[in-house]
Amino acid sequence: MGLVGEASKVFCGVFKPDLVLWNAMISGCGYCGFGDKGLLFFNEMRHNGSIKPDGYTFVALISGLANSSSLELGQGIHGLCLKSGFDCNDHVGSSLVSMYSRFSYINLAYGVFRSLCQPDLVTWSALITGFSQAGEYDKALLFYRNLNLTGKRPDSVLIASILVATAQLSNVWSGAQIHGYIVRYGFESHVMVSSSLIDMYSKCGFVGLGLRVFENMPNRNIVSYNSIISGLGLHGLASQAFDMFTEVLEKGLKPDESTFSALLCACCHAGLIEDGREIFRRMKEEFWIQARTEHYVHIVKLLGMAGELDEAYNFILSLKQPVDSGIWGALLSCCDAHGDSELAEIVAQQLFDGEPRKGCLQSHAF
DNA sequence: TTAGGGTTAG
Repeated sequence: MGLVGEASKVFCGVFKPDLVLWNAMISGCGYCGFGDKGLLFFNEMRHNGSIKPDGYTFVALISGLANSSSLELGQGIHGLCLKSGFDCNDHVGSSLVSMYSRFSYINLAYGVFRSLCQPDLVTWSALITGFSQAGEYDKALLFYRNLNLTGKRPDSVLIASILVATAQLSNVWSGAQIHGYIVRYGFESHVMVSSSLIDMYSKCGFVGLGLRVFENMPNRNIVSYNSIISGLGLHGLASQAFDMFTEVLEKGLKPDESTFSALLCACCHAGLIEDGREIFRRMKEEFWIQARTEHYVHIVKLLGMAGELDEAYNFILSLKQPVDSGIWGALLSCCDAHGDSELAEIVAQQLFDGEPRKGCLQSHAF
């Protein structure tokens, strides 16, 4: 239930916790996003007595490591797995594959994968998703085909994940083949699968097909709505995107950060400055959602692309927080588009004062 | 009684 503080109070009241209790505690920490706390419990367990960690313990530790953890820490835990002989365990293996993927060390992930005698569907998924997250979409598709050759049947989690790769490649041919598989094996009723399918069709330029998938869904959640709103917006169909937003509210669903990102993006593509301002205001005041970098980027682009460069500049200066370089980058693109080299110089200076994002400046001509 | 992979935000 996310009450890790309460859980640890109960745990600390137990006289001699057994291995299962230690594992439950460590896993609970990771589940709630406190992987570092889990590590403290793990160290306590090792120094406290005679209890030895097992596969559950390592899975809990590894899956609890956040993106922000260091690779060295992950490798240290991997080393302990090897020493304890749990590296061949399927669950431990797939969490290691996934961990290295999250750190963007896909070669290390592949190394672990190859060391396993009989990788199961989940381990294959971890690897395929890893390639996709590393931007190696072709490899993700290649390994997806290899998996199919082994006779294993992709499940809903893997399908949702592989559709991301086909979407990024704009490979509607593969996407449609996977759609066929979805229909044959009855995965259409899975919200996650259909939401991913909508996104794939939209990103491949077929928002009409995405809409058809959306309309045929028996159940929809906020992610499904976000997918279709974003797809409509990308194709310049802002008014339909806003109609969908109305439907979200009528259905009693709770819009989230992504919903507003998608709506703001729709405004950008359609050049709707006033609607953009209004939805940005409602996001904060009516729905109590704090604006994030991507929201600011959209507002800056909205103003900037309409030629309101000074207003966009003042908008950024008015932010009462450290400004992400992506926001300055957005304004820089707009300066480029409007040939305002004077403001571009000032913006570039601001970028250098902060930490310019890698590759951000190379794409702009002064 | 404790475990692994996951969809939307261009």
